[in-house]
Amino acid sequence: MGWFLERIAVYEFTDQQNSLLRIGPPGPNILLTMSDRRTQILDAAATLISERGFTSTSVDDVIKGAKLSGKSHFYHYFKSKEELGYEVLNRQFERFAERGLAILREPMIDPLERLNLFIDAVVALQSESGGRRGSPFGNLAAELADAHEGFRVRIEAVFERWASQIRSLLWEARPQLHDDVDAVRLSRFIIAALEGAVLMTRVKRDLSVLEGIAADLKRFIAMHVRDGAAMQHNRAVE
Amino acid sequence: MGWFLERIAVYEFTDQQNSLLRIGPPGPNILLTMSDRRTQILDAAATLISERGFTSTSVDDVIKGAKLSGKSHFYHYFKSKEELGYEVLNRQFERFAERGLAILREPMIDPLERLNLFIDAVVALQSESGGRRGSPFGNLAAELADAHEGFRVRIEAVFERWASQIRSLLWEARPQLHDDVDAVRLSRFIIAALEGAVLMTRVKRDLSVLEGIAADLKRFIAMHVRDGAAMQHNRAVE
DNA sequence: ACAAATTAGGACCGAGTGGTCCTAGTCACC
DNA sequence: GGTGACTAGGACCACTCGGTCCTAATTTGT
Repeated sequence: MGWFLERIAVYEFTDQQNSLLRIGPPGPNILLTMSDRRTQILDAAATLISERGFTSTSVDDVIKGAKLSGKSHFYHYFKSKEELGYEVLNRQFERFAERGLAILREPMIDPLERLNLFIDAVVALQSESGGRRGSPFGNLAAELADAHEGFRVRIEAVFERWASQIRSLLWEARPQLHDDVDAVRLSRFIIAALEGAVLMTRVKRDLSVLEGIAADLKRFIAMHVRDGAAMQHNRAVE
Repeated sequence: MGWFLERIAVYEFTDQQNSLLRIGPPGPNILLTMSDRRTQILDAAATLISERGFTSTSVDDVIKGAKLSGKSHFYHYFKSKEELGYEVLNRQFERFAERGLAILREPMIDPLERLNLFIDAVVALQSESGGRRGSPFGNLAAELADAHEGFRVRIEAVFERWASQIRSLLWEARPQLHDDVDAVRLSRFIIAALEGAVLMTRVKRDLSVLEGIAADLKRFIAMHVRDGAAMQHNRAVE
């Protein structure tokens, strides 16, 4: 264990920017396992892809971003650019799932309240990038849905998992909802409205667009709530 | 005039596919004016761009699609690929404006009814391509909003003209609407929902997604209608 | 001490990119 | 009949793309 710490110290002094990364001539890789490197590449790629799109992000850009030594170094970890894209998509979904979808599952909060919190979370997520990045899934969808079947299928799966999470929440909340609420349709509507809102926000470079649509979306959901049921977000949101 | 017709006959026999286009060695261009050729190129480019996106559509692809003789032939009409993209965008907007936005202006129909017809028109437009193409504006927006400021600004303008058309319709319908209806917000919501719906439809390859969202959107709009006002699309849509 | 694995790094490939340049044929018009 | 505008067509440019290959340095396991 002392040995481990010593290594860390050595490398921290050697390279301050990537404190746990060796630089210079080829050498050991004690602190960075295979999966760590992959993670590092995936992170760099995710940033670039969300900024420029998949097609406009070259492998060389990713190599530069992840500070790799060269092409073959990259192709040691990923067999193709395509595979990289798939994994970025997976990773981005997991990251989103952590922060967004987890809210939908939270068992201690009223389901409809959770839905509002989820919408707030989407807004908050966009606020971080100043509404400039948009949804990674929506971007890839618009770029590759027609051109690349492999991506299309994977993005469809992402939306489906997202929708199913909302559906089960809606099912949980069914005592509070009107009898004729179609959970499939409503879940799709929520996702479409959010994706569209994020896109519009990106084009307008104005976060208030997203905020307004989010508020309207909450009102639309409230429209499905039984008159007697507890749902205080009706018009008080604004 | 007889001369003109004679020319037409000659060229029709010479080239049956593009009946008004000369092929073979360089020659006259009586029937195809400058703007005709540009139109021809723009049409080919519009198709390609809506299928593959702007970045993935090469100038050579456009040349092939428009059956031009070579690069310099293309660059005789457009000074760059960028300029081509801008004009495609304009043209696509005009085409959309013809079919979609014209409905919003129709003075003989009740404004709210027009709004429903407009939504129907968007659905119909998507049905033509089997929901495969998506919105040309939305696609370009997702692809280029971050990467290319010139496109971003132009797409923003398209959405703005679209939104303002809806806003003025909403203003026209204000006697039928609740007093607290925010026309700016509602118009944005409608556009965002439609854009999102078209995107989802493209990913799922299922037109019923768009149809469902369109129906929900109509219900959302109906929510803003005064209780007494004429608006029979409340729940009867399904 | 030695072999296997891992990492690094660069040269290289064929195909395509947007774009320029040059030549030449054909037209309307003077 | 000559001239300038328009059209055609190909050669060519520097650059980038995704991807392969080969060599060498270094560490780990034995």
